[in-house]
Amino acid sequence: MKLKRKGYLLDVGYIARNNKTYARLTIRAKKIINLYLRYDPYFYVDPSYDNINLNDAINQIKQISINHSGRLIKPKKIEIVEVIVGGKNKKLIKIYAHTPPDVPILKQFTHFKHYEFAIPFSRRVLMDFNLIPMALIKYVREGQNILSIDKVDEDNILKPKMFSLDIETYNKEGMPNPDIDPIIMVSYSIDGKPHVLTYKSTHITGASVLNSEYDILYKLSELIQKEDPDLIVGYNTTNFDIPYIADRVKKLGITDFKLGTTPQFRHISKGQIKGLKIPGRIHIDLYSIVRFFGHAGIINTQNYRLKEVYQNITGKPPVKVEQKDIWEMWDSSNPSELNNLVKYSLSDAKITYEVAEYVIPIVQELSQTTRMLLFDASLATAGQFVESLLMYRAKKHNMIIPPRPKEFEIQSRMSNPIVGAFVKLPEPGIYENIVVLDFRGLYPSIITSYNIDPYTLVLNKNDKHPDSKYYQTPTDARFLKSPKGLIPEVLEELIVTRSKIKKQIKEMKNDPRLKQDGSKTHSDFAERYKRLKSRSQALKILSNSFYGYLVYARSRWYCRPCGESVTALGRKHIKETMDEAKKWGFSVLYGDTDSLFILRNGKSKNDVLKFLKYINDNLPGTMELELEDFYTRGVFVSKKGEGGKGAKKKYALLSENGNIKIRGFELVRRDWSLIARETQYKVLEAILKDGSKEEAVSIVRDIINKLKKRQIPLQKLIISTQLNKDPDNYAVISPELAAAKKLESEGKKIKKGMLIEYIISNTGKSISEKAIPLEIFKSEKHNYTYDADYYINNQILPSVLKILGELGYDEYALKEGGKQKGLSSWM
DNA sequence: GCCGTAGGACTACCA
DNA sequence: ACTGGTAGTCCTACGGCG
Repeated sequence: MKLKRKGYLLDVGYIARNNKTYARLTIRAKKIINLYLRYDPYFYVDPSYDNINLNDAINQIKQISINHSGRLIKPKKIEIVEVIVGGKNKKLIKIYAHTPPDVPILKQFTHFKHYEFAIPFSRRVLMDFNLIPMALIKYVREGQNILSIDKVDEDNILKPKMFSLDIETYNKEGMPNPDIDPIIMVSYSIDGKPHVLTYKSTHITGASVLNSEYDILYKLSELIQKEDPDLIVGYNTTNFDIPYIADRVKKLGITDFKLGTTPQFRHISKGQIKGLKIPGRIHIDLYSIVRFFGHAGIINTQNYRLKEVYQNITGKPPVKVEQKDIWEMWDSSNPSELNNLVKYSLSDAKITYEVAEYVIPIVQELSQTTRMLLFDASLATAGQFVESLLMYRAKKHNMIIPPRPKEFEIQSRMSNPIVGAFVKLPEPGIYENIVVLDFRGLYPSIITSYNIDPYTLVLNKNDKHPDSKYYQTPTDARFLKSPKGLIPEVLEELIVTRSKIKKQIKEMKNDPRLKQDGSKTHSDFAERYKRLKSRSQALKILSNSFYGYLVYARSRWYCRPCGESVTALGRKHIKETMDEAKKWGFSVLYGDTDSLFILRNGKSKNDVLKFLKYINDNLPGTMELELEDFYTRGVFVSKKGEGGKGAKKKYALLSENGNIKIRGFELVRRDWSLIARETQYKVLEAILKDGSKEEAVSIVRDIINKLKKRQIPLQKLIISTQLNKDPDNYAVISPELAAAKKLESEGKKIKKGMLIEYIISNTGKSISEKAIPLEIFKSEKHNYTYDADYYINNQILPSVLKILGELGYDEYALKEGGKQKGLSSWM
């Protein structure tokens, strides 16, 4: 009996039965169901690589029969296929296996050049059936759960139902320990409204009061099964909430507890990145995504705590709840304390949900464009996204996917880095009427405009192509103008799609339907707008990752001459533009990679626009120089030592609309204390906005005095630094490491990637000795005081001295209130 | 052994 | 576990001194 059905694709896996392989598609229909599809895994060999005749090779392969723990492993099917290998048409042998684990075994026994022997199963199935994660699939059912695919509707994408989850535990000391510390609250949200399950009486809206920890966990399992969400999301749920819940469930002997469709879950480890897979649903730990977004420049926070991230994304400060220790609030006889804790827990669930609402659509777009399962996408790196996209597009072109490099190859690539971008040395000083111009998407536009690709690269120096057929780069590499390479083709598509989307966003931006809510049509409109925004961000992440992928040592499409050409062309274009700006009568102040800062020198804004047009008329392909902004004033400082040479990558600008743009200064670095960063900001602001040197100086003097009088709150003295290695792997003991070790001796676990917060105290000789973790510093057991001299001499002064130095002040003048000397006459 | 400093280790930034 | 270019802090080894 044949039945036509449909559902959204959530997950892909496989089962092998009777020596046959079935792809398992987990699908969201009314319920979440598993369906099975016949599929034979395969790989390729190229006998011609070793000058072996195809038929001889086939005869050899046919003989293969390996006894592997009692089972005979043989090729299932052998065929000759015509494919493109390294840009050239070739005949290869395609070898099908009975089950996925047979592939590496068969590979081991075929002594030819191998291809595509280590492509993850789910990726392979997605590519071969042209499936799109979360898209609607129409399928035909042919008997018991076996199907064939009828159609994939790429415009019909599931808006997944999310269940956000967060727990609070009761622990008086150190980290929560599931052996002894109970879960006292479970908070969650399904539609943005937060709820909490607990077992102490409270009347706060959204709280359900049950009898025990057992009951709240039981209720949680029940709720999830009743609500049947597609996604379970949380913040750091992989490492904390879910394993903790599992431990408590076991301890309390709750039977039938499940978050997914079965009680088990699996820890996944992809190199550094760890994930947790809940069968039947998609578990997404927002923390991994947020870390990735931080790296990709989508969000910018001082740390990756949930509340900080929430504020950065939404612009809203999280609800302030008085924060005592959780156990204290729980134990308190004052009911308002417990209510505070409930509010805190509710707020966490709400915040988590909102972060998910922002973050998940972007990951969904990344997942769809790169044909990677949503769960995999939530744990992927930039390199994996680009790789997955290229693999899928290569397949579409009948190209063989290049293999991953071997370890020795990776090492050799890494030990041989390429020359990067050009950064102009600025002359320190305070300037007025600055214009910033930059190349829009410089590297992506170079790749597409010069058709840079491993297989358009002309390897043979004596190649007889006439000059007009290729682009010559400053590194003496040549790239064919046609045909278009895979990388430029895919990249250009991303760029073109994104610019169309940006246009639509612009048109929709001021539409009144975005402001009004309520009616269905309006919310559809808002929904569409939000999706376009997410798509744009996803495409931006992808486009910006292509250059990196070309020169990434583990890349399948690694191409050193390509990478070298991209950066060399970048340097060439920026330098030529700088020279041209000088010819037009502007002075070039600074420039980094793709930007140039010029001084108007009395010329009009219109002159700048004319210059811009002239440059753009002479740029190749899709390259484009853009006006970033006009600035009224800007500060460049000298770098430490080296006789007053300008510091690169450090500047502060005031735009004509009053916005301050600051790069590189200590105030943008999280490893400086807040007091130093605030002071530096105020000083820059005073100079840029008010042009007031006196104000700037008095700000500094004031802070120095307050530090001496110990009037600065501890919160502003915290220095937070990340440990990027495991504590044992360090060669030198830095203050943050020393602080971390002090934490360790108090029983805390120290792991790579942790952010260590510490205060410089008066106890000890070296700065490392003086570095006391915040937690320990605060505790009443000790009697620590902060080292005012350190904060004055090593935090405040270094951060403001270079700036005030441009006004003629020196250290003595600031500390003792002496007179300034050699005041420059810019005001 | 003490002192001052060059160079290395390290982090976080810019693009 | 996408790249290279850069500033800056703190540590440590080293050389000079005696």
